[in-house]
Amino acid sequence: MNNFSDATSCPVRNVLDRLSDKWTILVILVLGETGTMRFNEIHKQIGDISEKMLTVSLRKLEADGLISREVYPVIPPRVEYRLTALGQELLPLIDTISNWANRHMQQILTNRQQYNG
Amino acid sequence: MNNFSDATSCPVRNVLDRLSDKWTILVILVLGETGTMRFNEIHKQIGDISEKMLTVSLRKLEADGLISREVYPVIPPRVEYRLTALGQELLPLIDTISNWANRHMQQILTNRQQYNG
DNA sequence: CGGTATCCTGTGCGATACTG
DNA sequence: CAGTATCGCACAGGATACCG
Repeated sequence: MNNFSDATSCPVRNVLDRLSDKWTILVILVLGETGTMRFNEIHKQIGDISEKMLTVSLRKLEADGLISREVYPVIPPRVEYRLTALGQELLPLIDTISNWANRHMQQILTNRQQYNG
Repeated sequence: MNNFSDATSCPVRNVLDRLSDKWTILVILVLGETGTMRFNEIHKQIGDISEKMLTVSLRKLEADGLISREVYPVIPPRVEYRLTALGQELLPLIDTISNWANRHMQQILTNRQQYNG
């Protein structure tokens, strides 16, 4: 039996708190699909994320060791992001949830509408 | 290849937007571990969630059809929550992420510390 | 190209009080 | 017991401008 009540020591909460924002999981999915990507590729792929939030998301993922960030000292600058081994390990789990979402969205939307009248 | 760029039509975003708040996934996990639970049981199990946010989270999960809410017309009131079939189907996926979190938290915390100096 | 720096706003969330 | 109602605020996140 788990104990979720202490936010700082509970692993699940420690990790989920980090994944539970508007963009992080999406960034992992995109990087997982395409492999190595540059900043603006990710940006285009997600579409409505602001540059600021993409930067913030990437930096947090880098800090946690889920993605790597390689800077090529050329002009114009070239920066490549990719999943690390740790990130690769997380990817299939997120992918599974993504598939579940695809399978059940219609049902969930119907439920939601009915509930809200 | 997925297209994540339209928030309203993309299944992944539709579903993830709903799961990506501070408490929802935790509520699913707790209900998954213990089965049928009353309001205050969930509240105690999570500890630092406010009654307001627990109510909000439960209502959203109910709206999406992931949990059911059964009210017994007795005094004092008795309300039981449990995962629906749809919720049960999502549970193992979240469980897997929870396990991943348990396995890798220490590494992630170390990464984070090193990154932030 | 790949970002910062600033400013600003909506809202997620907590705290507290009250209720059938 | 299982909630609502209300208030207030920190902060996530958007918009815009600027930069090496």
